[in-house]
Amino acid sequence: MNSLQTVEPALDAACCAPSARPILSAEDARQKALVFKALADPNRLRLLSIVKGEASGESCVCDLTEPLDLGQPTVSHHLKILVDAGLLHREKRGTWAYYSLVPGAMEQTAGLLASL
Amino acid sequence: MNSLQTVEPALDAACCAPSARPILSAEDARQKALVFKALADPNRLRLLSIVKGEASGESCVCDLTEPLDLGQPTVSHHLKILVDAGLLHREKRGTWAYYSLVPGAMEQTAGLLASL
DNA sequence: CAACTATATCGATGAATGTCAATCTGTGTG
DNA sequence: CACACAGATTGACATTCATCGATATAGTTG
Repeated sequence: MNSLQTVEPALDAACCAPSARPILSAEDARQKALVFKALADPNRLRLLSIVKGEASGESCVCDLTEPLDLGQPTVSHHLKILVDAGLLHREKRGTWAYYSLVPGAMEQTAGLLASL
Repeated sequence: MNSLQTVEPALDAACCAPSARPILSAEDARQKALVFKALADPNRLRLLSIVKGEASGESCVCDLTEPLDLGQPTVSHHLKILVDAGLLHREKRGTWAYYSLVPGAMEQTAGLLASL
């Protein structure tokens, strides 16, 4: 479920006024909205902040549960959404799961705004 | 309700691991999430796309209702959310309301991602 | 293998959200 | 002033979502 892949353009009709340029297709809009949906929650933004601020570049779930004051299942749920959106990478080593930023993902997301 | 103003940092506790750097405060996270919430809907992304693509730099509601295949109240509702998020500017001239991108708002939003 | 621990998944629940139909407000026009 | 029109607001409804408790899964250790 890689939401950050590049989506190719498509066409759409224009309206009454003299404007008649191709706008964001419904499908492209849906794809891009998925990434912003993942960012549209305060606790997920804080998760990204913690992972980003980690010197080692990665955090295990045990490090993420306490500072957010959320239950472990809830944190796990948020992490899954961030992974599905292509923003975080998950690597399991032994009993622990380590999360790290996907390189370039934030920059690519910022680029989505410019390409609207 | 200006969600794109600069929010000043705040502190928060650390967890068990050696990491102990200040992370995004709950309040800052809430503020920033508001902007991404506004972007987290396909139809709102398309609205931004249309306004951005307009040669005149602005669009009236009548130009926005048809291409989205949504009712007029729904479009009005989405536009209000974008205005409240600080992304769109609304100007009423006569019977019509014209919407335009707030200069620099998209760039500032992109900057939010870098400053997590 | 049994006990323990870290994490993920499931099911339920209350809150937030997108949409529409109906209505209200304000502006221009006969 | 009466009517028409653009747009906003309201209320209702269905859907999505964030959260939690309970449970399942998988790796570790005795």
